[in-house]
Amino acid sequence: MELSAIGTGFNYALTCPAQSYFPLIPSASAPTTTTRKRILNAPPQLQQHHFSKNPGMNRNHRRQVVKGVTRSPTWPDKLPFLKLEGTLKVQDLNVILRNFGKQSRWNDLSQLFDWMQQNDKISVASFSSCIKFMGKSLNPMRALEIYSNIPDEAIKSNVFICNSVLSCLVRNGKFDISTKLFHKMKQNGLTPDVITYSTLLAGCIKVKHGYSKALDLVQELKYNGLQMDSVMYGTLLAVCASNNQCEEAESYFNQMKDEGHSPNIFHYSSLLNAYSAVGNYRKAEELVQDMKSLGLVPNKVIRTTLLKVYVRGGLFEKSRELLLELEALGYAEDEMPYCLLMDGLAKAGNINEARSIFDETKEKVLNLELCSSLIFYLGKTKAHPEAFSVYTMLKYGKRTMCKALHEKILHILLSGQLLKDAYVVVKDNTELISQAAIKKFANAFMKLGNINMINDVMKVIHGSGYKIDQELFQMAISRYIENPEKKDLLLQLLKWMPGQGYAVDSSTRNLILKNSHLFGRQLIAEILSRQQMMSKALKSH
DNA sequence: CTAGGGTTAG
Repeated sequence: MELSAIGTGFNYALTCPAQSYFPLIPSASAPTTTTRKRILNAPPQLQQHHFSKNPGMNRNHRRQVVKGVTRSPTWPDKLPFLKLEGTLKVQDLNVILRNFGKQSRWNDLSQLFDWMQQNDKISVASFSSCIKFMGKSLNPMRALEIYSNIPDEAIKSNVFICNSVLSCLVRNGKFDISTKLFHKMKQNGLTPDVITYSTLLAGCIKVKHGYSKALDLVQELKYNGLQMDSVMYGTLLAVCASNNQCEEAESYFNQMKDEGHSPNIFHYSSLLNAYSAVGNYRKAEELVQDMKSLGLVPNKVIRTTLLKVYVRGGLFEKSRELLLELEALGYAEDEMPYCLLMDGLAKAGNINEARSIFDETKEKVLNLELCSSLIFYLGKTKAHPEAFSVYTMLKYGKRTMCKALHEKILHILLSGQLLKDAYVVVKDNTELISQAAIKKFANAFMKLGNINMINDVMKVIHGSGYKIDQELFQMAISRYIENPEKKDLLLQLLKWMPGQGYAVDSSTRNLILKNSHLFGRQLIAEILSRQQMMSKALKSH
């Protein structure tokens, strides 16, 4: 997405009518630029009443019509009628617009908005609502387009509209674009308010160097004579927590209280989260106490975060106690707390304890999500056989497994060098496993797998459509040369190759010839010449 | 009428 596109829209929109993607009434002509300018330039109170040509239309009746249009499956049919009758005011249409948005009816919303634009039934609120919902429907491009097609500079600098555009960008991970647009908006006359800054601040949570960017915004806000509010503090705390600014989080928390804002559960949660990064359990406990004393009840997130603090701090006794508490409260229905604890234990080198957590967990909750997660954690904690046992448990439980799980377990088995199990997984799921994973498996198997199964592996991976490369053949053949008692297997492999279109390359052939006394010179020579003939025959075609 | 936030976890 290019910011320059936004710039061109400023001028473009002055000469071209706004585009409509779903023209509802082909005959309806787009409003002239001058009409639209007049309307959009009108002071807010005028905009509200501009269209009420039938001011006598009773409020209840309008409310009914709004309901009817919202509910009607063929609602666009009613629009021409509504226009002629002047039944609905702009604010009524805005209500419908918001209803569509609330119900995630993005197409309906888009159609209605286009119609409103074409029929001059539009206000600042229509724009800000519409843009907001474009952000929710993950369509920031469309929002930007709507914004850039606004013909009037004054409307374009309206703080509600600007805030909704910026929010839409931030929400969709376009922080950089939102920052650039913000500067442009200011140049074009926007006077930002607390909400503008708060919106941008939220973008700092998931962004690189978010903390320093957040500080810049806060500084600018203060320079403009604005004051931080409770929402902004909450966002700022979240920024601190996600940027490991523990002390700063603490100081903002106190500052916020000093300024008379009382923290809610989210403020506490963010600060606690900041503590968890450093495993400062004393402060964390103190904070939870403080929270309780204000009458706030620690919820699932608070308790789980506290668990994280204990785990990070290596306090496994306390962790286990808290886990029991979480269970008792019904806060442990997902695998997260177990995984947290297992993970911490494993990192601390306490694998046995981690395994016992796993065993307990297995007894309590057994769902796909959990198993998948457990497999992941067990793999990570080098408990590869346990990971595989969860996998087989799932498989024989006749559960529908997600495709990715097979490949996931394959990687785990490979890193645990459980090659025989890996072979079974590949064999049973060839079509679900990527070429890259097959290659990784094949290489590992040729290097260290059971020599008696090398040929079977070759056949299986070939059968899966994988093109076996020379490196792999060389690895296999080297294994056989190191183990001359397996000469039958070598001969079998060499005989199998030409039938599938494979032939050894010259370096491998030399390797075999050099060691041919181990396998029978005559036989080897015959097989190799057959391979060469095949290979030549293939090339000549 | 309309615009802003947030917590755990790969």
